[in-house]
Amino acid sequence: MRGIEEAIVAIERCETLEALTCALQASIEARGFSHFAFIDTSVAGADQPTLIATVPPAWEREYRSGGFVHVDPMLPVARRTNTPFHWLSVPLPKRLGRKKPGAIKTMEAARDHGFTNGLVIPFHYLDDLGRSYSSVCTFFWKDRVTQFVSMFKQERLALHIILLYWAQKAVEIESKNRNRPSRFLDAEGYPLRFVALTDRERDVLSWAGRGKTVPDTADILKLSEETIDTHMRHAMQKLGANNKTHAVVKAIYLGLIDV
Amino acid sequence: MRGIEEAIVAIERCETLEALTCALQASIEARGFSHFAFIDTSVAGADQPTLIATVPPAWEREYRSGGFVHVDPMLPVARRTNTPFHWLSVPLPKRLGRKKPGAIKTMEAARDHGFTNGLVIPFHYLDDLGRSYSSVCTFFWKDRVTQFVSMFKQERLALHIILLYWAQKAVEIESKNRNRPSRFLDAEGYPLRFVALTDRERDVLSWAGRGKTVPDTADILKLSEETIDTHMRHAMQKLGANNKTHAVVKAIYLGLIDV
DNA sequence: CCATAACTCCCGGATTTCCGGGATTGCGCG
DNA sequence: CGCGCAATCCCGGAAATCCGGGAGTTATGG
Repeated sequence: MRGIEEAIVAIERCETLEALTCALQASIEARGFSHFAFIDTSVAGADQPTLIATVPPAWEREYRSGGFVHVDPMLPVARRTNTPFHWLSVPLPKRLGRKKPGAIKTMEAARDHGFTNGLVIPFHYLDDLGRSYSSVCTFFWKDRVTQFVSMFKQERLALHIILLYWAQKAVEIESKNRNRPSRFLDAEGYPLRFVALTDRERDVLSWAGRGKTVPDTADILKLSEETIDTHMRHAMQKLGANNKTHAVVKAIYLGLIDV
Repeated sequence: MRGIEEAIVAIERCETLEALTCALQASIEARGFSHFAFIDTSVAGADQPTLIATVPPAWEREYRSGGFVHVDPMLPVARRTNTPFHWLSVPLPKRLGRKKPGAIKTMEAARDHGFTNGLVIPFHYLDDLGRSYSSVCTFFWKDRVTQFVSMFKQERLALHIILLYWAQKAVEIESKNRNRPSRFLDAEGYPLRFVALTDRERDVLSWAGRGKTVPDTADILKLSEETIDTHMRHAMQKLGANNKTHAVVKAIYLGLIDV
């Protein structure tokens, strides 16, 4: 756990992404890692992810051009956890048929570049507009796996806390340059924060989330179909949703309904 | 930075929220704090905020019944920051008219209970659905302010990281209690455990969750509408879903897609 | 007591989904 | 080398949705 304070002070002094990259590289080399790769995974469908890395350019190029950001099995895990984990702890999907899932291709490609395991540190952050960021930083080490695991136990906390401050700084610098989208927008295009749905609107959305159609819900709630339709339209409007599915998804993510 | 490992190991051993509360209390007492208060601030309008605290019951009761969660000046700050801060660093609103702002009332009430300053640790984390939570944990210390500030500098990193693991564990315990996956049934009526979707099926579901129609998705993925339709139908079948909305919701709850 | 908002119900037409059938290609394992 | 499956594409009709209008009733708080 040595050198954390110094590393963080160094990070907070950085003004550019390049300086930041160097600072982190120095920190991780002191801990026996060879490379790192930072990916912003906030927008799951985005084609051009923010990727800051010191991995070999060939690997970075293949990762980008192969569209691995859409199938990398580590990213969904990182989007649902808050603490570090390593590659070997993530079960790969079963091979259904004869075709290789993208997740498996990704891991095989990584192995081809010499990376058999990685320490993944997820990071979640809100900016001053309430926009949600999720990022992941993977640390690579080319040595033996057993050695890796012992290193993981010793250093994951130190790396975790250093990375928290590093990622925050990276996002600050990045957001100064770029206007990034928010995951959920209202009808006017502003980030959705607090939406007040009425009791009935939540009822109707919940039943929709359980797979019920408007006629179904009308029957369940003993109301006319038109009423259900009206509630749904109001809810969609408030949530800035394009359709029923969108409205239900937004309501779930905003914690407005439970299904 | 002493004792972090031990604290985190203790936290990760906890099985209940009560045990978790005790573990955190022990950790902070070792650092000179007397109480803590954890508040989930994700849904600003919620009347019943999640509040886990070891503060005196009288203070907790007054905080709840007084509706302080709606006016507590620390909460908006916590929703926009990612690093620890303390009460004295937050400027209070000026008194405009005759009426005391709720923010001032909150702080006066805290003082009446003996709390003149607090170390506030904001943190943002995701649950197993990928939903974003903003929470705040305030640590109290009854000693002199000068001593408090020096403690703040020494211990904020340690407390920050301990809390992250604490929150992760809290989320895990919560979702285990809800026992979500078994609530979804497959087409034959058996509990859905694991559904294997293909890469394309997941793509199509994800875009549906982002509010895209079949024509939209066809355009995005450069495929024909019929193909999108076919993938969607296969996905609905595998998930035992009644319609698109149902399929997307199930896929989200099963952790199969990211929106 | 009046304004506001929630809740309820109605019409009609355009669009989208749902679902029953298909079909072809390409892949990789046994 | 065939089997099974992912992935692509096609048709047509019934059902549900989306969205533009409305309009009446009930509660509630200032």
